[in-house]
Amino acid sequence: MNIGAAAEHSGLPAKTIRYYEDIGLLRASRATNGYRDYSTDDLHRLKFLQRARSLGFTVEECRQLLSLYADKDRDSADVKAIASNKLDEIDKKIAQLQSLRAVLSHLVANCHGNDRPDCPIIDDLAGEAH
Amino acid sequence: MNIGAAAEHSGLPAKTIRYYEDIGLLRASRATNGYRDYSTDDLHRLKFLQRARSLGFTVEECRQLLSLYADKDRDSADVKAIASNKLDEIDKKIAQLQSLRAVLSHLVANCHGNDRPDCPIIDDLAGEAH
DNA sequence: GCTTGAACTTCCAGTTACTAGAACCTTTAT
DNA sequence: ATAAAGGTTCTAGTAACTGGAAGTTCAAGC
Repeated sequence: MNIGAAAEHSGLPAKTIRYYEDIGLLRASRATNGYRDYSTDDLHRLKFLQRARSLGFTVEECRQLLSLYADKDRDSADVKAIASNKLDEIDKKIAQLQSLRAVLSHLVANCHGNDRPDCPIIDDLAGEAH
Repeated sequence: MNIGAAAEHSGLPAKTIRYYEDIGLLRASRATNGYRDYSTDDLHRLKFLQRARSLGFTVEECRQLLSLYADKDRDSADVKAIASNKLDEIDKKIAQLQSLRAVLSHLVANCHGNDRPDCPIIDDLAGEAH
């Protein structure tokens, strides 16, 4: 299967698939014409990558997950550790964004948003506490 | 004032200040020895940048905000527009992360995390719906 | 006056995960 | 035969820094 079809089936752009090959995430065999040729197993790996990435795992984490995926004797604890870590990171990120949101929404709510120059948002950025 | 002191007062690393100069966010005058020399106004701008960045504004947004900061005849509506936009982005990001979090925490909760190989996290990534 | 170390200078490379585009080759359809 | 579609490689650009190298300049101590 050519890269275009593999892209379609996996939901990853062809460019991205080539990139993943570049960084050694997976290698496809080549047909006689030099085109990449994807097997059913390759397709599974591509879909696996697509799902893992969309869940927020980094490419390096995907590399680990792929190798755990390939290892039929893995400990589920190893997988869980990676996922739990990611969960913690997501929680931290959410908390951070929520605190940003609170500050920013307070500022926005207090700005008249008219054609006059006085603006509590600018004042706050300038360090002029009200 | 030298860049080291400016860094200390603004809370921005010296490297970052030089970078901001590189991309034209602000320019400092030079002393006779070639060292950058920061005025009180420069310091205000640096602190302004530090606050705006920590609120999640991109460098390009900071550029706009800085120019509105400098413009005493600005319309507060222009500032509010940028901030409201950012608020929307933050909201979208939070929603996205929360939905990720839901999926991931479900997977983590269902994985035994022991020394056995069966793992619902891997199964899900592999597309094997339970 | 000399030396040492900190702080300054510039410039280049690396980070993350792609994405755009150029130049070229192969396949498929008309 | 030719044109469009899809494949190939390679380079460079994105965001916002950060690290490090190689080379001044300054301040302090002897």
